[in-house]
Amino acid sequence: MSDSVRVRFAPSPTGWLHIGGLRTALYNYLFARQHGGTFVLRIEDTDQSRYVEEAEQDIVESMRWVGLEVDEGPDKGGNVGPYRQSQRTDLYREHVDQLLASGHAYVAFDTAEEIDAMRERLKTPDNPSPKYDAATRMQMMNALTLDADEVQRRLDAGEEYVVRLKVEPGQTVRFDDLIRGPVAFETDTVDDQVLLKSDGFPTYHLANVVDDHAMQITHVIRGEEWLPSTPKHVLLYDAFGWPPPAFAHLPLIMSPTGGKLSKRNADKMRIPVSVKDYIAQGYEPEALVNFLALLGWNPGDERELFTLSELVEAYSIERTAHSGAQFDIDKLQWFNGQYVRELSPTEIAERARPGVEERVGPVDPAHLEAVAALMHERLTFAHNLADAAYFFQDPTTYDEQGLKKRWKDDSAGLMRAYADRLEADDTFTEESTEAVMRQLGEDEGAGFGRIIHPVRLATTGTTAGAGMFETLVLIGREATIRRLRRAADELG
RNA sequence: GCCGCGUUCGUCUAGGGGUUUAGGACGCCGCCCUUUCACGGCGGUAACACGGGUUCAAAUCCCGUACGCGGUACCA
Repeated sequence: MSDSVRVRFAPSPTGWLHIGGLRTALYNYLFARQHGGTFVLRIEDTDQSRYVEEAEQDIVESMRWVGLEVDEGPDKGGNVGPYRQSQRTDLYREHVDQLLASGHAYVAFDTAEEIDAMRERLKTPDNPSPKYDAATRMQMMNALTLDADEVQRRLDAGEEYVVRLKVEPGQTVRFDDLIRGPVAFETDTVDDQVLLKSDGFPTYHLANVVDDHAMQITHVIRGEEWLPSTPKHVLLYDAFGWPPPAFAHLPLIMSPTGGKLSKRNADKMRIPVSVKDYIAQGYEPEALVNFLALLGWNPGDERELFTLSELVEAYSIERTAHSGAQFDIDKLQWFNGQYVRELSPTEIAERARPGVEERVGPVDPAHLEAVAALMHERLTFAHNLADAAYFFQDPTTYDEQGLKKRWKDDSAGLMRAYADRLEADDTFTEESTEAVMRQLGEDEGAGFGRIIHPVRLATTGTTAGAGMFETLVLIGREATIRRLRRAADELG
């Protein structure tokens, strides 16, 4: 039991859950589920200055929206809680003391300004950002340079301090990344990372390691931006005498132009970055999950439509890509269309109603459903139904290109004639409306296209849409006749 | 600068020594279906970063270069 898989998604509540964060959560979830393991949510709220009140709830809601069910977490409980780091500060303090006692860490009194000054002073073209490390720490104010009495005196006086990891130079830290294979770092390139900040809160590195151990996490699956920090974490596990978990570093999601998918450049390309924006824009959660899963992973065969449970089945962390993937909104929308097509008319109507009613006022549910059924195949988003407002109200404008191409000198006359004949058609079915139109064409010696295209323009204002006669039936006899005559009058 | 990780069609990717005229998907283009537009079907366009090496044989292995990304905080 103790060796069963446990993974965690550990976001920082600093804003709306990012699309990249959701993908990290997804991969963790898939890994947990396919190993019959446990998926933990842990809130890493150790940065007081960046804390955003609503963020945690947004994380929970976003994950719920796509169906990533958490086994343990702040709103779920579990027996290794609490699941918010701000509620675990005593634990970190204890562990810091342990490291201090064992000589793996030391107290430092330097202020931010003093550290900046040191970096400024030691800066050379070859070394533009000197580290606080074995090479420089002996020039600073810390327990390694001050004598014990002085350190105690400062502590007693309540002077601010941080606790730093004492990184021994000249060593090589190695670990096997599940995705990338063996990775090695020289400790000479690792600085004496701050573990405990002067406000008493731990840094990410300390809290993360302590919690992953305390929560018995077996696999750390996270974004590639953490790869350079991993040697610090491995060093910490060593210092505590704990076996490190397995690590897997996921490739990053990048902007379509390369580079980071930041809020700013994503907005410019109309790519939502927050999960809440995907919800607001009417994306189907299944489509987002499917798209995200395939952005950096593939099953090895040519399938590409996967439900969440199919992904659990098919996923394998070894098949995860090694390089960053550019976000392709077109492909996401293609997925969305795929899933919208699987929706029932009732479901489409449900999703589209708010947008439709905002545009045309209250609509009859049965009518809306009939429209949904008819337009089904043509939708990328369920709410695209609102674009076909002509099912609910007379068109107010006519497509200009369409008029130019299809509206001829005889159109008005034909529209009036068709309207007149429809008056006499009591059944008004797909069959009858078509038969009437064909008869009209024969009698007037006009080609079918000469009539049907202007009719579409007159009744819908557009040149595109579902079958003409199905559309007419849904629009209704009275409205059809009214629209035909009005168009004839207005367009001449 | 330094450290790390990468590099196959425009994009997501398959392929990991001979099975490859390098496969699929999105996008784009064309045709079919349809007197509309989609959907669907069929077809087309388009890629192994570069240079060395290893080998009978390299997109595949090794080295270097270039380029990209990440990191280089008392942020995560």
